[in-house]
Amino acid sequence: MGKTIPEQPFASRAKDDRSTAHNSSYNERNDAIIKAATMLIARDGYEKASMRAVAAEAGVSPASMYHYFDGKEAMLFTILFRAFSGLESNLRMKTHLIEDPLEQMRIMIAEHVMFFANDMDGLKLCSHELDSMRGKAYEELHRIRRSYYHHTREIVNNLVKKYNLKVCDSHVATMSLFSSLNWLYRWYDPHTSSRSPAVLGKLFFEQFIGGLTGSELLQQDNGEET
Amino acid sequence: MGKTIPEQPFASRAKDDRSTAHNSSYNERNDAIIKAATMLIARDGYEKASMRAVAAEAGVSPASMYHYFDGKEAMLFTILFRAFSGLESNLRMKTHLIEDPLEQMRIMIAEHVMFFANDMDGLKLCSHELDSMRGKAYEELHRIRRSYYHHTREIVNNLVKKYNLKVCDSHVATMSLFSSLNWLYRWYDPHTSSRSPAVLGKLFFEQFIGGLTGSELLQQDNGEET
DNA sequence: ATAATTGTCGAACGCCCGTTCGGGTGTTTG
DNA sequence: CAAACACCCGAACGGGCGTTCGACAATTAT
Repeated sequence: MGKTIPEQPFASRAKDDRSTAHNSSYNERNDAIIKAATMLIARDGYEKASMRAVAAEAGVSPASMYHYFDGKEAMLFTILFRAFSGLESNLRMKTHLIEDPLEQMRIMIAEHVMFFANDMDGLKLCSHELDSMRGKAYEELHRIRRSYYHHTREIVNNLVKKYNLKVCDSHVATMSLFSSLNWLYRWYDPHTSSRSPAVLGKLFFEQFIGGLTGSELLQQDNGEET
Repeated sequence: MGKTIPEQPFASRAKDDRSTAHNSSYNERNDAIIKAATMLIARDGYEKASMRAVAAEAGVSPASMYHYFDGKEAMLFTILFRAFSGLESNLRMKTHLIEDPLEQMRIMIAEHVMFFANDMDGLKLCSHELDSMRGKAYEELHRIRRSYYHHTREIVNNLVKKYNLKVCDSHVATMSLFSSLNWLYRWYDPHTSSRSPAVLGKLFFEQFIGGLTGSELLQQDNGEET
């Protein structure tokens, strides 16, 4: 009993960590289930996407699903964990050796957009279905998410410091940036749009930096209103 | 048969338009249901929020719900219709007599944030649950949403024209603005935050205008990269 | 007073859900 | 060769869902 929440430090594994075994058929099926679940949950939402539908899409029986995952929630956890930690570790890796915060910022935005373009459904779930998780699983995902936020926020702070920007509220600025990135799944499809992910990242970067540095259009009567 | 989708021009009414009648108890119950449904769907999501739970929250029996709404989807439609059309008509009203697009933009952002602060759950549903609608109901809501977008986009275009901004992509700029506004429900609570809606609107406005006009930080080597 | 309409609800219907059970296959291990 | 194990699934369980039905009160119209 108590199968739904694994015991100790929580990780991205499925039911057991068979990733070291030389059994390839297991991992193939596992990935097929993850892929089917990601697509269907992105399309229909977590509650509406049924285990039966995921099983049919993945080509297995509903009962076999429980060979690979403890349950529906554990399945969603695996999807979100992979996406969130991939995003976070990629950011850490790509900005590690860069010193200029402006360049770090450019990389962060470009990498996030690229990451989205490569896994639209996965990142949609990160934005849309995180609240479907409860308890320790939610906390673990939220921890990674917060780490990603802190990393970005630190870049913003260094940016403000280095270039002496008179930014009023770096929290709001950072949240606005995340808004643009997380809202992508609502309107942007790299396979359809005329804008490439690289171009879009550049636009976001310029907008964000412009938003941080302010505009001369607003210099006229700053300070009061009737 | 065919009760779920009303026949002709679709409107924000419940089952019948009893708003002209002098029966106050009917409208009170109706509003109580809408209020309960908005809260519960915002908290649990459309699929997870059950008619039984909404009925209990509103203080009626599950069966009585169907005196006021044709079904669950019609109930959500009413909520979304009120929020969307309120947002849209308010924008039209407030910018109608203003000529300067800069001032129009300031008003649009400030009004949207105010609107959110006054109906957080409603606007959360607009962002989160629109996809739960199907068919004609979805199309009607989408039409209002698009009208709101077009109105805003027009302001942006006039802004660019009047002040000779060299903005690269006004669609991306407008979507970024909507991102910031629609993402509010994820992190901002006017009752808890130290920032008032007015302050937040001002910050958004400044960021957006700064993002449109660009930054001198980026002037160095624009045009190529290795 | 009587008929018609409106509002209310307990009970139930039929459906789909996540999940489990028990028993099948193969395949590896001693 | 037999035991152990990984894998797979048809069938079922218990429960919650949206919705409907039919009867009963309350109000309004005639």
